[in-house]
Amino acid sequence: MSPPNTRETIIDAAMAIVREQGVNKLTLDAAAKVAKLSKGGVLYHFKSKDDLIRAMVQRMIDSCDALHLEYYAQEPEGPYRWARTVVRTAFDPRGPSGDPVGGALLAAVTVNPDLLAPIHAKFAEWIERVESDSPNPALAALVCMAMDGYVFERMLKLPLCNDESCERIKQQALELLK
Amino acid sequence: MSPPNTRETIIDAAMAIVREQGVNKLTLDAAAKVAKLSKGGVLYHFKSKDDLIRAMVQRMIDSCDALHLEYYAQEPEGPYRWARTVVRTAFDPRGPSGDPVGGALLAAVTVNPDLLAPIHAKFAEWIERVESDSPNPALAALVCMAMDGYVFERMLKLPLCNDESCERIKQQALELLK
DNA sequence: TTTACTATACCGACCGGACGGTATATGGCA
DNA sequence: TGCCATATACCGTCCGGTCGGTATAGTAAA
Repeated sequence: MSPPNTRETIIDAAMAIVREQGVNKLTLDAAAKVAKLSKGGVLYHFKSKDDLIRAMVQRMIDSCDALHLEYYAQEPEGPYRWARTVVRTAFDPRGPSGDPVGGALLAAVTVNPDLLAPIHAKFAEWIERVESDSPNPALAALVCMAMDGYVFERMLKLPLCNDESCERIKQQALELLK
Repeated sequence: MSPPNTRETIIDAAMAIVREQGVNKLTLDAAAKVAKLSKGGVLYHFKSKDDLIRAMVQRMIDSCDALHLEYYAQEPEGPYRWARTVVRTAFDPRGPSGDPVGGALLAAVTVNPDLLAPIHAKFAEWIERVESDSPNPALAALVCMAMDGYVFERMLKLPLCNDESCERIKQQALELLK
């Protein structure tokens, strides 16, 4: 786990700050301190705060894409294969709801909504993909919407279900997609 | 629609700013300008920015509660009555996904996550209520989660379905709750 | 004259970003 | 091998602007 390049370390730090202290605590200084270097050092790797957040968003997208591929491969063929993949990705701790990622959305929307543009594009792509193999697109869309709700609730630390209850919801979602 | 008291006008202004310009543009000055008074005027009515956001959150809660009551009365008796109420509320333009409300969440979470406390409490209440009349709590929870996803996607201006597609999703949700 | 409300002026803190400088590593070249 | 040149990575400091909040003076109605 030795960080070969500092860039990733800084992104990690920024994510951690958003997650543990809230978006408003994400400053270049704070990120620098957590990543154990100076603000100047951070600005060497990212030419602006927007740039840093762009990188956070990109990492989130890449992470989701990777999980999608991984789960899609495991998922049996048939209708709703992509929708089921989305469900499994959403509940994966490495995914958008998990610790590492997730805060990127919050950071982007608060600092500069334009930074969401890559997400918008990806989202459209994912939606299209899900609908492409869903006999009932409305049902698939509803389930995917619920996955967004899950991410959302984690972001806001809303009192969502305990682990066991979440597992039941996940199973329920998969049940609907058979 | 004559504003009887200035407080409501200021809250309206704050909501509008979050919605139209983004959270980071919500400053006391900006809110004052939109509400057509001075910053001093705003601080007369709200002793701090946190106080203003608390009021925004409270309005959102009240609005949702009111809609819940309204739709619950209209909804036929039987299982999943509360879950169906949540669905109708979520899609109501006066509700959390609509123009007036919604941005309150964003404002709270970015400025000071503690301001979400009232939401947490309300949320727990709503969840409990939904589960109380749902034969399959996991299904009801899933659908409610999707409603949160809907709100979330609107907040982030994600490329969600067009009106007609959303209507189908709404009908799909109600279909599952029969 | 008190109350309710508004406007102006200002302070202090914070933050993003710019900049000059520094240490190390690498590489050509004589 | 010794010497200079350059690139990479990073530090510390400073500046300009913004924003929340305070203090205070003013005004209009009751």
